[in-house]
Amino acid sequence: MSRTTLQQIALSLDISVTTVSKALNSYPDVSKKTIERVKEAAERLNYKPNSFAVNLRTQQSKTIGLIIPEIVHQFFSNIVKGVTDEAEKNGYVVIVMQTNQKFNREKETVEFLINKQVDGILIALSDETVDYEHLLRSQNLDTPIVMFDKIANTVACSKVLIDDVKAAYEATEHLIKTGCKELVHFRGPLHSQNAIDRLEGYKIALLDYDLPFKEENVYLCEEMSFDMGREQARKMLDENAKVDGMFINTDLVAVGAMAEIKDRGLKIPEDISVIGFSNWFLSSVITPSLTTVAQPSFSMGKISFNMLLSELTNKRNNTKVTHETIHLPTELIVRDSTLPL
Amino acid sequence: MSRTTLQQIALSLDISVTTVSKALNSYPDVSKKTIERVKEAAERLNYKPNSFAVNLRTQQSKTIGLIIPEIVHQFFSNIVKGVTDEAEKNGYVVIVMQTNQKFNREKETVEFLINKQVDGILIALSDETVDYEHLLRSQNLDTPIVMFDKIANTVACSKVLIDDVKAAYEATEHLIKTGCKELVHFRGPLHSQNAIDRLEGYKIALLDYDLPFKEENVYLCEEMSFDMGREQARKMLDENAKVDGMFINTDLVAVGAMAEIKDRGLKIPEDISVIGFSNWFLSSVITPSLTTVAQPSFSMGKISFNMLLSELTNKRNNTKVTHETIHLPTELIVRDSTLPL
DNA sequence: CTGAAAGCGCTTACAG
DNA sequence: CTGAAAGCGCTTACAG
Repeated sequence: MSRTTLQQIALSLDISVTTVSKALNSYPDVSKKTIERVKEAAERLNYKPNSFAVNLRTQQSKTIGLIIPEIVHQFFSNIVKGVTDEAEKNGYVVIVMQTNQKFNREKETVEFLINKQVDGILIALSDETVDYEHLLRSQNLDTPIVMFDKIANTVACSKVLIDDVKAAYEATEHLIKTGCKELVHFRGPLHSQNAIDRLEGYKIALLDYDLPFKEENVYLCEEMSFDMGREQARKMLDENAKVDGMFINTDLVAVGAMAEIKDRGLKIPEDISVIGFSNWFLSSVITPSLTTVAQPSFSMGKISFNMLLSELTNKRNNTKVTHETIHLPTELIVRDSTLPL
Repeated sequence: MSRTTLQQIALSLDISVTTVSKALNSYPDVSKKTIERVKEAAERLNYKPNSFAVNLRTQQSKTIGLIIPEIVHQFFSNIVKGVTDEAEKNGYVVIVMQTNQKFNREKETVEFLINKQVDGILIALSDETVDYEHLLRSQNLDTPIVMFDKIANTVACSKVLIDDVKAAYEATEHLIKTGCKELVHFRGPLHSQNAIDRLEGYKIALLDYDLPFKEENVYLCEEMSFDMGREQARKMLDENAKVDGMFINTDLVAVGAMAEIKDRGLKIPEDISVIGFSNWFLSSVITPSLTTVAQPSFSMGKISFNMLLSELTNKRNNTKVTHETIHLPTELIVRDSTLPL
């Protein structure tokens, strides 16, 4: 069974391919009657446009690329879901690619998508990325970029993110208000803007509440893993016996830290309060359940797609393309790993 | 900046487009020297083939569709990772689509991918699917299908799965060997082949160990969720006070059931032993940690892609296409939710 | 309102 | 070894 072509419809109705094409696309200069006949025939013959030919002719693919660090991660898989849902509604296809947090893979991936002639790219940067040449190249080649979650401040493009400083501030403030005095922060990778901003929020909160900021109370987690959380908690517990509150970048790391704390026979939250970040499903079912910061993922995906779409539309209509930055709201979810207010 | 075309390379070297094309594809009837010159020029001009044109000409897209019930699920996101990793190595692009376990969406999705002219489709069926018309249609239109994990026995195609009967048997057997007498099974949806086979394994194990199979000890979970697990556990605890062992289809459901059991003041595993299925990360960090069945996901994705790829290759070479069914090994991971042997 | 013709960028059967 | 030509299936500027 081979596909029906415009040619075949034209033949069957004894009119030209041109007219068939115009009729199917409802051009105004085709008679109502012809449009009707053509559409009926197309239906009957189960005609589906050959997208390769359409792409080649129109020079657009109705395909976008989505680049994320890692799909096996609830936050990002939710992003994927938001993006693909929205894309589908608008007749777009999404190619999902992962960098595994490697800068080199990120460069290759962008290159690959450009070669595949996607109409635009949605990207959350890898934590290693400090050079943005590949993104500028994409923009120069007329493939617009929208960044979400893991962004670079210096690249001129639309961005969708949360207010990490504010979210971290609120988490730290909650620890302080529930009585914690010696606050530790487990920070994320050095180049991650999220990590930088969350550390900043932690600092500002300490300052506002007249608590000293101590460099040695900030622990670096190069990767967001259970093991890393456990390891740094081990180090922390060996070094500082006074810690009574922890604000930890990412729930997964927090869960690792909690395991170590519990293994040492310390009580959460009585001895040490813990707040995570992301509100993974995980955090609601571990013992004790984890107080954390919920961040929108599904809607971040949807909104990111729509920003890219409007940019593509404007480009096609030669309307001026402007860049926007949207901050989505976060929420502190209070559970059992922190003391009552 | 617009893209370099074959035309431009030809012009710059004063040879024909034909020769350029052949040279780039290393046809044997082009001189070494020409090949060299052409490749050098292509490199210099940063030539990238226009994939739309190539697709249109060669009638293949080097794109496959991947259909899964739900991406926000560790098992499936791992599958996606396995598939995309392997696809990329082979120059293929993957379009990921979700059915959200809806049969109608599954039909639409298959239709969509056929229209997009993917070379083949990888699919895990929705739990609602009982009619396979859409899959046969895809095969008739020359778009091969490979099924994984959630399959239909009656469709003739290659399949990649685990031996659910055996895996369930081993889990149930472990409960029996650790001393459980009154065994309950939480089964999955009625039409899910996985669920059917796991129930079967549970039954056979009971039989082999001379324990009675009781219809009322099988609880139906229409969906695999935390809430469903809690709800059915509630029902079970109200109805049957003697239960001392549970084999639960899917970790997530098991975690919900455990929450209910703990809320009732019962001890796991002292009062009731629990075994889940899937080995989510989650199971290793809850309290008590959950004994479960590990099933390969990443490698299932890789293998599924490779089976589809070889089918596509055979098709192109007019080699006979044969269907295979591959069973991947599972492993019982013993943790703290079951008694020692 | 309809249609002949050009062309998007490639590949390949064929001729020389 | 090289190249002229046809053609994949569509869209669109142009003529009538």
